[in-house]
Formats: sequence, structure tokens, C-alpha cells
Amino acid sequence: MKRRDVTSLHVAAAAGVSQSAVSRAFRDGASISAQLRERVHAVARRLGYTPNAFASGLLTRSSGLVGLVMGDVANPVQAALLAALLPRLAAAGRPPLLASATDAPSLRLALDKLERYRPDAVLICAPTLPPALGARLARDGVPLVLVNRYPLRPGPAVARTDNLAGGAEMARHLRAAGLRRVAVIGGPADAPASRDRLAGFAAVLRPVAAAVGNYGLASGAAALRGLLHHAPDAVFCANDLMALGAMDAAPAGLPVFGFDGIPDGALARYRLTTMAQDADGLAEAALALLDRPGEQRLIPARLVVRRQED
Amino acid sequence: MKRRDVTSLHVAAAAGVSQSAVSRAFRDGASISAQLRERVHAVARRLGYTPNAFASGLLTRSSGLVGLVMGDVANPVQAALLAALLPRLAAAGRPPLLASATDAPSLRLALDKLERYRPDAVLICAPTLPPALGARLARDGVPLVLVNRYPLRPGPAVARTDNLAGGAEMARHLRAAGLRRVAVIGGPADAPASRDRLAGFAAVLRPVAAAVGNYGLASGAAALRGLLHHAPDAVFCANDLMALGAMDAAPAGLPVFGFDGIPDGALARYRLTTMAQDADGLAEAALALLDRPGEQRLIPARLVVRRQED
DNA sequence: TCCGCTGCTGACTAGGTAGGCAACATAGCT
DNA sequence: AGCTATGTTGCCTACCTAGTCAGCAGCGGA
Repeated sequence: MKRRDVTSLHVAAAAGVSQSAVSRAFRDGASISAQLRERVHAVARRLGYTPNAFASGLLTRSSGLVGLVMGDVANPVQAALLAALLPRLAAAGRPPLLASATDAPSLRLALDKLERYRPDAVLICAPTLPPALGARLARDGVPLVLVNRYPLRPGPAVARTDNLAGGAEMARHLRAAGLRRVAVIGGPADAPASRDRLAGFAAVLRPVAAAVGNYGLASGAAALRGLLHHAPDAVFCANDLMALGAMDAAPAGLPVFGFDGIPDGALARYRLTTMAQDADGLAEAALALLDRPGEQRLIPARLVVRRQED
Repeated sequence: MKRRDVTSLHVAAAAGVSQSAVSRAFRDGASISAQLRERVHAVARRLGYTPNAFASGLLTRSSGLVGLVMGDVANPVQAALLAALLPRLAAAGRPPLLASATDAPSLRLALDKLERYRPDAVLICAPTLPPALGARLARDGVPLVLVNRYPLRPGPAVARTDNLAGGAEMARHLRAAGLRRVAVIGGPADAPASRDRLAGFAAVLRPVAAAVGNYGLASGAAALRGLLHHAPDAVFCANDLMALGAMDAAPAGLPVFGFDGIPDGALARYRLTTMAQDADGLAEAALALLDRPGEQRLIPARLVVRRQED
């Protein structure tokens, strides 16, 4: 905005009305007649006027922005969530100010910057990040919504996939398929999502063996190889990426199951059966929670059965 | 920022200095002694003061924001680009204001909103969007940088993958491998990137047949089936997604090649050989071009050879 | 000792808009 | 006709900070 801006005063002068009128013409619910509004809009279009969010934000103490704290956007799960959030934020007229980081120091910097823009609310979607991160934002009284995160202390609103129920549903699916000797591969020990998925699973079907990976493709393959001597008749992985890796290492005939519903799982050479997270449902819930502090919503995952017909 | 904010005046009062001093303490290069700056910072920390970007932006006529116009963020190519851009924007202290849209009307709305925040610059990464889109922004004198887009009129800065050279390099690779009867699958007819990739390829190795897809997985498979009666000994696809689809439909022994370097191509059951776009290089260039209007940079793609050893 | 210079600091104002308030017109009422 | 209720408009100020200017102290040189 370096160039001298067209201001509401210019429009007012050109339209022969007061600056107030221009201001009201651009705010819905303001006390202004339909014809005056239209006249002002016409002049504004002609002059190329657009209301200055910085001036109005300063005055109303409301930026209109939503802070969006993401983890690694290249991760398909995060990407799907982001893709689901963006159109909804746009429809709500809340432009997202992005702060993405995969390590703590750069996240800190990003949050410092973000704070200066006084977001009206902050959505935290980063899956693996230091806690106490939102503490500062919370202190400022900014409404927080955690998406697919487990809060340390109660307080912030939460929208997340129902990992416990999802794990259980997957277990029921395996049991119905006649699979009994199931091994599981979990994510990092401190990942609550993985813990819940496995716990839900185990409550229905006790696994014969368990291994641990780091959510990565290679770790899934490695973990699977370590499980083979237990002679499992199926393997359930806490996320899809490990499941794909496990499939690569699995002998023919050993079915592998995942959790997340990333697009790669649909590829013809994998056809991974998985519990798909409902990105749209999560995004919808997250938006709804913007005005409902403290509330919690569990979004069910959906079983996606893909026949491995090779 | 609904709650009454802590302002520089509060800090000034608490520290026994002028408001100017507080302002200067938070701006580098400002004329202030080291000890006063430290004293002010201490008080600011105690009170929880953070400079208000809206007030400073209003005064300096510089928002500090960078507009980021993306296409479908769930698309791996876009996601990789975004993931490469974000840390660099953060390091540069330019928070990104996101406007993503896959259709023209919602993009228009997003841009309207974006305009109100007076971004200092706008990066346009959306691959398939109506032109004349940036016309309004350009009119406002906002520096534009097109990333992986072809400008209609000269003017905006451009950073994009060198599709022509990339296509040529792939062709040389196939020729060196002794492949002669190569069929190609292009993207949508109006996609300049696809056009260049194929043109670069054809300049080195004339294809024996050509088909057209829509960049999607399924279209790659369909296109390949239509090409089989030409008895090609290899198929080059204008993007990876179509290449993966083509691999699914290809008879054993018919090698398929792609362009983009999306992660899926690395999966063990595909091992797609491709020209990988250099997301980091693109992001780096895009950032550099923020201050160099009108300049053009071509970022080379890198040949990634994966043996299909099944 | 006096002067000019440099380095810091405080006072003051401007930047574009929203909303309270008063002013005014109009319509509906007795 | 006189009055109130309602709807529309203009005037004025506040929002928070950056930068200009002047003031002031300290310092080196003559």
C-alpha cells in the first residue's frame, strides 16, 4: 500500500456525501438507504476504492484475521485439512494468516509476528509441536481452537478425529473378516493420536504383537519386518504412511490396514483399506468452534474398504 | 484484539519514558541507546506488550503482509511449493495472507478481502486460474510475482520451472536409454506448462503418438490405453499424476515417465522416473523477486531416475 | 573556554475509518 | 395540526504508532 491510497474521504468528496456515508456503505447492517449505498459503491468502483482493513481494524479492535498454525504443509494429512479449511474461512470472510513451522524456534518467531496482527482467533492444526505454545495467545484472550490436537489443560476448544472409535471400528472390521492374529504398528510413543487409535483397536481385538514407528514410510517397512516372526495374519498401522511402507515389506497375502485416508492409499498398486479422517467435518467443526470457546467435538473417521485385487 | 490492548503508551508510562522511546525500542535501526532499549523491552515483557501491526501499518502505509494466492492446496505440487515458501516468508518476517481458490468466483471474493489488507506484495501460485485476475492488484501498484505461471502480458515478475529444458532433458534420457517409439500424454490443451514440457521433449525426440489428459490420475490411464495400438516402447506424461495412472494401465515392460516429482512417485510399487520440480529453488527465486519487479527466473527441473525393479 | 557536532530523547501530528450523537425529514398517529 | 416514532445523514473524535523537529547533553577541537 505504498502508493497514496484512495480513501473514503476521496470517495465522499466525489459522491458529494460525508465520509461516514462511505463507511456505512461498505458495512452491512449499517444505517444507510439502499440508493445511497448504491451511489457510493458506484463512485467507489470508479475511483478504485477499497476499505482499508488496517484503519478499520485499528478502530474496531478487530482484525478480521484468523491465525492458522500449521505443521508441515507438504504432509498429505495437513494438506487435506488446510484445503478443507481455506474455502470455509473464505466463505466466512476471515482471511487466514499463516504460521507454519516444523520446529519450535521458528514457530516461536512466527507466532511473535502473528501476535502483532491481533488475529481474532487462532486455529492450531500443527500435530507435533511443543505445548505451552498457545499459552501466550490464550493469555491475550484470543480464542483458540485446536484441530486434531490433544489439549494439555482443558480450556481451548477442540475439534478432532475420534481416534478411539476409529481404532475400534477398524478392529471390528478385521474381526468380521475373520482375522485373529493381528499385529499393530504405532506411531511415536508420545503421540496421543496413535495411542488412541491403538487403544480403541485393542479394546475390540487384542493384538498379538506391537511395534513402533515414527509415522514415516520407511519406519513402517522396518517395523513390519520386525513383526513377521509373530506370524500375524494382518497388520494395523496407526497411520497410512507407515501402512504403505508396511505393504511394501509385507509378504503376499498379509493384509495391511491404515488410518488417515491419504490419497496415496487409493493408488491402484496399494488400495489400502483405512479409516479416513473427515477433513471437511473437522474444518466445519473448527469454524463452528470459533465462537464456542471450550467446546469439544469428536469427528468420526470413516472406514474405506479397498479390495486388494492383485 | 477485543480486549483492551496494552499499548506503547502504557509501556512508556510504566518505564518512565516517552511513547516515542517505546516505538523506537521495537524498531531496528531506530535512534535509541542500547540500555534504554533493553529497559523498555523488559517493561514490555512484563506488561505483555506487542506492537500493533495495524497502527504501524496505517501510519507507514506498509502492511508487512505478503498475499499468497494458491490453487488447490491438497495437490501435492502446490503443497510442496507452499511448504517451501512458508519457512522463507517466515524468515523474511513477511507473514503470508492466504487466498486459495479453485474456482473463479470464490477467488474473486478472496482477492477482494485480500485487497483490504493492502499486502506489500502478492505471490500468485495458483496454476489454473482466469487471467486478468492480477490486473486489479497490478493496477493498485502492488508488486506481483507469478510462480509457475505464464504471464499474459509482460510486466509481473515470474519464477517458474524451466519446462522446456526439462522436457528436453527427459527426452535425452529416453534416447540414451535406447527408447525410440515414445508416445506422450499431455495435459489440458490450454496449459502452457504441459505445452512447453512436450515441446521441449519433441525438440529432442519426436513422439510417435500423442494423447491428451486432464492432469488427473484416471485420465492418464485412459490416455495410455488409447495409445497402445501405436505400440510405443515408452510413454512420457506431462505430469506425474497422469504418469501414475498410466503405469496402472500399462502392460508390463512399458516404461512410463513423468514430470513434477511428487512424493507418490517414489513409492516402491511405482518408482516413477520423473523431472522433479525444484520447489526450494522456486520459493527462493520468488522471494528474491519480491524486490525485483519484472524480472524472470527459470528454475531447472532435476531428472530423478528410479529403477523399476519389479 | 567556547563552538560545532554527534547521539539521544521527548513533544506532536498524521494516517483512514467506525460509531456516538445531534440534526433532520418523513410517516403515522390522535 | 401537533406530536412521536422511525429512518437516514453529517459532524466529530478516538484508535495506536512512526517519524519529523527541536531540545539537550556530552565531547573533541581550537
